[in-house]
Order: sequence, then C-alpha cells, then structure tokens
Amino acid sequence: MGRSRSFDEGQVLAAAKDQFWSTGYAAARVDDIAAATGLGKGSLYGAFGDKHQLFLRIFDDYCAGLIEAVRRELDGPDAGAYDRLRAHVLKVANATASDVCLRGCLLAKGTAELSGQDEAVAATARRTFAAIEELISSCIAGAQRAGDIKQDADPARLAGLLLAVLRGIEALGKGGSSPDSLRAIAETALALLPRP
Amino acid sequence: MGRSRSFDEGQVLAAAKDQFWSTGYAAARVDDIAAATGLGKGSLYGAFGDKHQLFLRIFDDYCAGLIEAVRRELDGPDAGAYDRLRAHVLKVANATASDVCLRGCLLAKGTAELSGQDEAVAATARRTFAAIEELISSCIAGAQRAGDIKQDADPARLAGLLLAVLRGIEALGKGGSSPDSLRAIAETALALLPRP
DNA sequence: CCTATTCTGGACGAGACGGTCAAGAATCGG
DNA sequence: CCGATTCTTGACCGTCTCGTCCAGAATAGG
Repeated sequence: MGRSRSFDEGQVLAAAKDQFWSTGYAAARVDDIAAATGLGKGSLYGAFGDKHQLFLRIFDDYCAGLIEAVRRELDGPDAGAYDRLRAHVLKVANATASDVCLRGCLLAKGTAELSGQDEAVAATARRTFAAIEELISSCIAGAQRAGDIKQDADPARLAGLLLAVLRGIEALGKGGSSPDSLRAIAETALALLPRP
Repeated sequence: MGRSRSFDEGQVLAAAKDQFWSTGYAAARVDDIAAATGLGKGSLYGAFGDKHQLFLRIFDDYCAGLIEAVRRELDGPDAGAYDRLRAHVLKVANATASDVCLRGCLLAKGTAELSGQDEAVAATARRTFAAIEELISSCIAGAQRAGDIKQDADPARLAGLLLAVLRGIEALGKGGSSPDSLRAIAETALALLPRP
C-alpha cells in the first residue's frame, strides 16, 4: 500500500552515473544529480540513501556489468577463443580511442579517486580486476587447447599482462593519446603473444 | 626591499602535493593545505595563486620530475640499455607494489580526475606520456644496437606497449593487486620482448 | 469513499568551502 | 634609524553543498 514510485530506477541510476562519471565523485553535486534525474532530493535520499551509498551502488552495478560484458565477449568454444581475445583487445582500444570526452572507464576513474580512502571501492575494484583476469585466463587456456597459443605458456601470467595492457590503454586514452597509437599498442601486445 | 619569505617554496609545494595526492583535487581543502604547509591562507594565495593554479604548478613539477627520473634510469650507453630497461620496468612494479596507501602516481590520479575537464592537465599528461614513451623508445633502440633486442622490431611500437604496461601496472596497483602479481606482469612483459 | 501508508518536491538549516582583506611583522635601501 | 615595501596571519564574507524535513499528492486495501 502507499503511493508507488513514479520513476524508473534504472533510468535514475543511469543519469546519476553520468554525473559521477563526468565529474568524479567529489565534484559531483547532489543537486545536479537530482536535476539530471528529474527527482527531488527527498526522493533520491529516500530511494538510495546518501551520496556515498548512491555512488557505491552505481559503481558496483557498473563493475558487474563490465564483467558480464567481458564474459559475453570472451566465453565460448575453444576454437574461436584466440579470435575472441583478439577482438576484445582491439575493441577496448577502439572504444578508448573514440572516447572523445576523455571520461574513460568509470572503474578506472572511481578506483583512482577513491580506492585509497574507501575500502568498499577498493574491494569492488579488486574483485572486478580479478574476475576479468580470470576470464582472460580462461580464454587463453581455450586458445591453447585449440592450438592458437603456445602450450607451454602460463595462461595466468599472460592474462595478467593483457589485463595490464588493457588498463594501460585506458589510462593513456584518458591522457589523450591518439587513436592510432592506442590501436598500435593493442596490436603489438597481440603480436607478442607466443603462437605455435 | 620588503620582508622576505619565511618559508621554503619546495617544502610548501611538497606538503601541498601530499594533500592533493592523497585526497584528489576536488576533495583537497585549501584550509588543510594551509595547515599542512604551516602557512596562512593569505601567504598561500599570495605566493601561488588560487587552488587551481597551485595544483597545476604541482602537477607540472611532478610530471617534469617524473620525466627526469625516467631519463636518469634509461639514458646511457647502448651496452647496458636492455638491463636499464629491465631494471626500470621492475622498479615501477616494485614501487607500485609497495605503495601501501594506494595513492598511486599523481600523474595517473590527476589525469583520471581532471583531464576530461581541464585542458591544462590533459596537455601536461599528453606531453609527459609522450616524453616517457620517447625515452623508452630510445632505450630500446640502444638495446637493439647492442644486440639485446631483435633488430627488426619497431622500437616505437614496443615502447608504446611498454608504456601501456607500466601505466596498467600502476592502475592495477591502485586497485590493490598483490605485489607478486604486479611483479609477474612486469616480468612477463620483459620476457615477451623479442630477443635475438 | 476513506484511511493508512508511501512517495514527491523543494524550502530550509548547519556547516564547509574558496578566496579576500586589513592590521601588524619583518626586511631592505638609504 | 626610518620609511617604503613585502610578507604573514587568521578573521571574515558570500556562496555552495549535503542532508533533513514537512506539507501535500498519489496509491492500495478495506
């Protein structure tokens, strides 16, 4: 019983995410978030708690979505594993390259700004990095079984390196590196993978 | 003529840098900076301008120092170029790994927070990344002349990749990756460099 | 239709923040 | 020693910001 909500939670979270994403956590104003979502502050606080809780919710959702997106791109039969890995790495480079407004990845931005002071953010970042690394590692193992990557390579170590390259591309992209150089990095990394 | 300054500019900038570094730009309070430096706010504003100018000064100095530090580690005769490169990559990994408070690199933190909205920060970041990449590239070229890296490799592309790996290690470190995994990434990257 | 309950919107308050200013202290040239 | 000049301090101002609160609107059950 009682009045029912007049807003769509997903839309509100998306609009709030945009605010945090473009300005960072500290510089995002609750009034701006309210204006962007079209909600009054009372509704915002009633539905999501304070600014910090709202950010955590958005950050967690974003990371979960990121992991799912990577899983969709990398999971699959051994036969196409190498191609999927290759496509994924190039896709990240292209996405970063075409991110004109330099917002980069919310995971990277949030981690950079808050992980030193906010254990919840740090923990989510750790879990997300670990999950993505594991997905890459599985994909590499699949590519090894399919004979597209040398058998004697350690998939975990290669996955760690590739993850670092991906995060590095993202970091350089935020610095404004040229699209071509970002793509070159991705291609160079792929070219150095030990193939049979 | 007139009263002379009673503070050391370098010490003040260092203390202010610590504040920006641990909290980020937006969350750093001018009062805290004044307290940390021991200066009254009037002196701070008189000597360095407003908060934004102060940050830009610190950010620029930091980036210039970073470039110089990398130059000192990488410059030298061709004979030891590969070893210097190797030592540098491992040093970055170790430094990141032992950064307990997860502050990371001020360049990365400042770029993540501000480059999308502050062209001056973005420009400094671009220049710094380009300078470091150039230093790595020269070092690789030296290692090639010394016969420690395959002649047919493109030093610029390898340098771009290594820079991305370094920035990625830095990003993962801020997420709290274990010291061992960071070192493993550095070693894996070095192991994949094409050697004769 | 009525009432209990929930949601909405925005005015409000308390405090924090960036930046200024004036009054006094220190220093230098003469 | 003195005046001109620069530096220092921290109180102060206007503004901004988070979070609360309340009066009213909407809804579900009876």
